[in-house]
Amino acid sequence: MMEANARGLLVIPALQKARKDPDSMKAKILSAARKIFGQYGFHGTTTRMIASEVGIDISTLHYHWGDKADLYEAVVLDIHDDLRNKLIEVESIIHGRPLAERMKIAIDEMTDFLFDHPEISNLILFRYFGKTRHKSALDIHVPEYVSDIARSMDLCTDKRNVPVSARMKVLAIMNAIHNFISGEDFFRPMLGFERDEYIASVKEILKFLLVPAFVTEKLGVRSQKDERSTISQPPRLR
Amino acid sequence: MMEANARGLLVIPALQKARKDPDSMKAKILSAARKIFGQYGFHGTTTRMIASEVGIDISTLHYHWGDKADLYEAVVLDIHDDLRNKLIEVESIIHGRPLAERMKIAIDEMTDFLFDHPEISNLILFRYFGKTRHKSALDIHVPEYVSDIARSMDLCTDKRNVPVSARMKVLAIMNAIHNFISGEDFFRPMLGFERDEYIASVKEILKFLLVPAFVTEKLGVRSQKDERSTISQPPRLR
DNA sequence: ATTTGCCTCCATCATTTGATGGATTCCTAT
DNA sequence: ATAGGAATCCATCAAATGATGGAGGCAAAT
Repeated sequence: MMEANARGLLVIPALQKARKDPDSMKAKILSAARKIFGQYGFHGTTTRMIASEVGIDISTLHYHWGDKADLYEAVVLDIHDDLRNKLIEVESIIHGRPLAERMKIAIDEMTDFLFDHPEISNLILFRYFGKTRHKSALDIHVPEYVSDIARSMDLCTDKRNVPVSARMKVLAIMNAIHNFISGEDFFRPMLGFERDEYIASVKEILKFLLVPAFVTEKLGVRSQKDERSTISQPPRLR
Repeated sequence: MMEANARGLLVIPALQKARKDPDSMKAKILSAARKIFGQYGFHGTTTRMIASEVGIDISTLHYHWGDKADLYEAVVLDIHDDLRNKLIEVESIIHGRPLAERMKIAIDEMTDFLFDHPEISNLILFRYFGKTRHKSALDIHVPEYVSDIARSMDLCTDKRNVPVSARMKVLAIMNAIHNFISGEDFFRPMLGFERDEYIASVKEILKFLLVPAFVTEKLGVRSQKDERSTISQPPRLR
């Protein structure tokens, strides 16, 4: 069910077809699967839920996507593709601008994008924080695009060797965004916000929280007590 | 299965007993349930997995805790109790100190505590980001202790009326910590860290990221473009 | 020794769930 | 018109899963 293309990236043939024709049954099922898996996670989702969301029989689902785990892997691959494309787009927008501006634009762009596709945040967090009972052959190369972001944020002098501290910073930033997207159903009622107010507040809080750390670091404005602002070199880098 | 005590807090009789005698079968089951539910989530966990972890029959589990959803609610209540107690302890430690110091101590304390009890972070994130297919009568009062933290961090002038922006900041901070705890299995191999190195790095990154925002805000060091550092008043507060 | 109450396990159920075979329908090329 | 293939659904299965009844065991009280 899974192959590797010329660039060594994982490829699922059925996924290619679904992306080529968004009206195809494959694409409809994939879209429904993204939604339901994103809401309930792998074990919380039944193939019947997905089939019923599309309005088809489960056997049709299996016909197009194989078994449940295959479909789930296709979904994960699919959302990572979307995310990677968006990151590339954002990178091209912010390229060359000063750091604070770069961060603010990136936060606005990524927040809007993810609020439009909340299942991306949901599924990524599910993968980070939960275990599944089946072993997945899937190994999305998170480290790689985390390093890419670190480079584009100018967090590292040596472009080929992104320090661990920089990658951790990127993880923290990405997670902070995902949290507010994924947690909307929980946080928004708790805060008494309407949706658009919530989105605006998320952007503001993220900027409030994330920008100062990097900007003051760059300016060297930190207080004397904070001299250890970067982490000592990691024992090994892979 | 659930009652309310004199202070209006939810109470499960069986949970009281389990806490009173940590060697009891009730306590053993609760502990195993925390672990397994924390790893696999509600739907990813089977009662047989928990029973087998304890080394007992599933009927014994049901005898002590009722059905699966009851046990899950007891677990959620239990970890929230632990978390609340720790927060109270931390509050008493940092009381009266300057802001930056308060934050650093709180981050160190909470990080150590949660790395010792990762299922707390796991379960809290599961509740924030995932849906279950059963309706829960459980309504842990997250807003309340979020407001408590905001007060103890001195994020609000009016102690009775914690602004929404302050509560969002607290959410962002708490989530940032939980993320690195829950995501250890995913992030640590990716970064090539040993466990103790990872923990140390998490603390450093959290301080790097979180402290400057609040300290520079307090000092009024922010650049002119950032005058809107607080969010407009919420439409309604509950 | 017997009773009593608590605890545990074995055997068993009913339902849910992932999965498939095979019949049927629909479309297209000939 | 029809042969062939693709797509869909119905019926059904086997395994997993949540749940329970009842027998047995054990310790303390009588």
